[in-house]
Order: sequence, then C-alpha cells, then structure tokens
Amino acid sequence: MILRNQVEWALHCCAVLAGLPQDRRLSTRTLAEFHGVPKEYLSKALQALSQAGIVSGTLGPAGGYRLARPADDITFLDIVEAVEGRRSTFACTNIRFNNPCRQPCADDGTKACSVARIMWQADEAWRDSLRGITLAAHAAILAKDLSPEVLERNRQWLLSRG
Amino acid sequence: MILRNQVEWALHCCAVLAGLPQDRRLSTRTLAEFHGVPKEYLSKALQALSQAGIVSGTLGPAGGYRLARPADDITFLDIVEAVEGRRSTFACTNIRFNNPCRQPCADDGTKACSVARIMWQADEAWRDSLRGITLAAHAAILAKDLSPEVLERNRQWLLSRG
DNA sequence: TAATTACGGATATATTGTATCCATAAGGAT
DNA sequence: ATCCTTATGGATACAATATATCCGTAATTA
Repeated sequence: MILRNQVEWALHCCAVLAGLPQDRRLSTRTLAEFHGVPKEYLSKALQALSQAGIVSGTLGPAGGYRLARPADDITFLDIVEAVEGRRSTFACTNIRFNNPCRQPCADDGTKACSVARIMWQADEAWRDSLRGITLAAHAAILAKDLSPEVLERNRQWLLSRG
Repeated sequence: MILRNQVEWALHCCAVLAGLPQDRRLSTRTLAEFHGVPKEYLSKALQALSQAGIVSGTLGPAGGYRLARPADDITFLDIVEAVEGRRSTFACTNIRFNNPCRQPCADDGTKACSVARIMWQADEAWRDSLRGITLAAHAAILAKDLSPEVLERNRQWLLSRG
C-alpha cells in the first residue's frame, strides 16, 4: 500500500505555486523540468488538481497553472485526495456475512463491521493530520529549512520560464 | 492506495482466535471456510502473522493456529504491519534534488524533505490510532455489537471444527 | 497564420495484488 | 510402520493498478 508518485509531484508543484505571485502562471513543461519528472505524466496530476478546483489552468502561450485559492485555504489533504481519490485505505468486503453458521438477520447488518470501524477511524486520524497543514503553513516550514538565497534563486529561475 | 485484502482477513482471523481458549487451535481450512475466502491465499497471510510472532502454527492433524501472545498484547497495528509491511504510505524520491538551478550543497540535504516530513507525520497518526486498539479491546466492542447467542453459535461451530 | 498551451482519450509497459499448485517436513491416528 | 492432515515455503499464472507515452482537439497569444 503506497501512494502514487503523482501525489509527491502534486504536493511539490503546489508548494512551488504557493511561493509565487498569485497572478503568475507556470506551465507543465516548467514544473516538470524543475522537478525532473516526466512532463506527460505530471500533466495528468495537474489536470486532477485542476478538476478538483485546487489549481486553475489557462490555455495558449503564457498559459499554465496557478493556485485557484489562497495558499492558506488549500490543505495537504485537498491535494492528496485530488490525485489519490477519497476512498479509504481499508476496503471492507463484509466477510462477516460469509459466516456459514450465521442465520439470516441474526444481527441486523445495518452497523458497519467492528474491524472496519477501527480501520476507518485510523484513516480519519491520517486525514485530520493532513487537513491540519495548509500550503501557507508549509511555506513557513520551507522558509526555515532553506536559505533565502536558495529560495530566491529558485524563484527567479521559475519566473524566468513561466 | 489501498490495503491488501489479506489485511482484512488477518484482522478477522485474529479476532476469531482471540475469542477462543488460548490452547485451542484453528486450521487454515476452518478459518477460510468461516470467512468464505480462498484457503491457499489466506494461508499466506497466516504465515506472515506466524513469522511476525503474532500467531503460532503447529503441524499435523489437530494442528493449526492460536495467538502467540495474550489478546491484550496484540494491537491492530501489529497485525496490519505483519501483513502489509512497515513501509510508509508516502515514498519520498527526493525530487527537490532534481532542481536544475540548485547548486551542490546549497542546502545540506541531511534533513528530510519538508513535504515528506508532513506526510510521514500523518502516517504516524494513522499508526498511533491502530496501536491504540488491542484484540482484547476489539473483543469488547464485538460483545456489544453482537448478541450472546450469535457469539456462542459461532464459537460452537469453530470449536467443533478445530 | 503559426506557435504554444491545457485537456482528454487511447494505448503500452511495469509493478503489484490475487490466487493456485506443488513439494516438504512434522505430528497424530490407525 | 503407514496413512492422513497440517503448516511452511517456493514457483507459477492471472488480474488489477501504476507508470508512461502518444495523439487529437480547442483555446489563446504573437
């Protein structure tokens, strides 16, 4: 069980977009070169983000992507779910109903399986954690991790491409 | 991203074993019939549990599996990790190092990527949640969910098989 | 008109999950 | 002793998903 590579790419792309002026756009080509990942496949992830309303894409030359909302209104969970989907990591197939000695309606079956409830509760803890981190909060972390020089150099390289 | 079917099977098998006397054993055949899952494939999950020291398997007729430890000393996380492995759901490929304008040693690279740290923190929240539920705790939940009659009927069916 | 872009569909390949089969060793019953 | 049942582990086949590429279309700018 592991998340798609696209999740990592999408998170880094959004982090990059969050560090730029809202009106500036970056093309798939630029984002792919910056991160060293295949352009065509990255495009699929960006399209998923676009469809989820996290980024906004425009056509034509000088087109590309920008964040569709303020950075403090986009959480890591938003991005992960846009690319990975919203299904729980645990799929309950209701094997309790396969029980050969179970009489019909012995238990009503309206309640979810106790095992599934526990697993879904853990998923919710995972989501809560990711819901607690916005792109703005991540930018603050990044500012502590990297030197101003590195951040500025990246910024200039990206803005020179578009 | 989704957990193996084997995780669900392993959890239910362990829950069943937790409801039986410690000295009684259940065979793969019985566990597979009870849950309506393929015997050969379930066997792989039980072998993983055995190798992780969660259940103990013995050979020969009247052989089978029992819990290797008391039910209050086995957590959901133990079982999930035995079957699914201990890798994080997020694999960091360090795409930050692909940055074309990055100068060598601009940042030291000893620190994990900020994105990965956030994702791994969420994984830890997931693990914490599963670590908090033991098989004994689950048995108490099950006792509330199901009627004593159903539990006893299951118990008798299982003990009659072995 | 030409070039560049996002977008979406179709396809191909690689990796992983699911499932089965078989050989082996060990324990219990006859 | 012999036979049956069991766990264990290896090998294999098949299905589903992830990864990646290619192409056609529409929109936008120069």
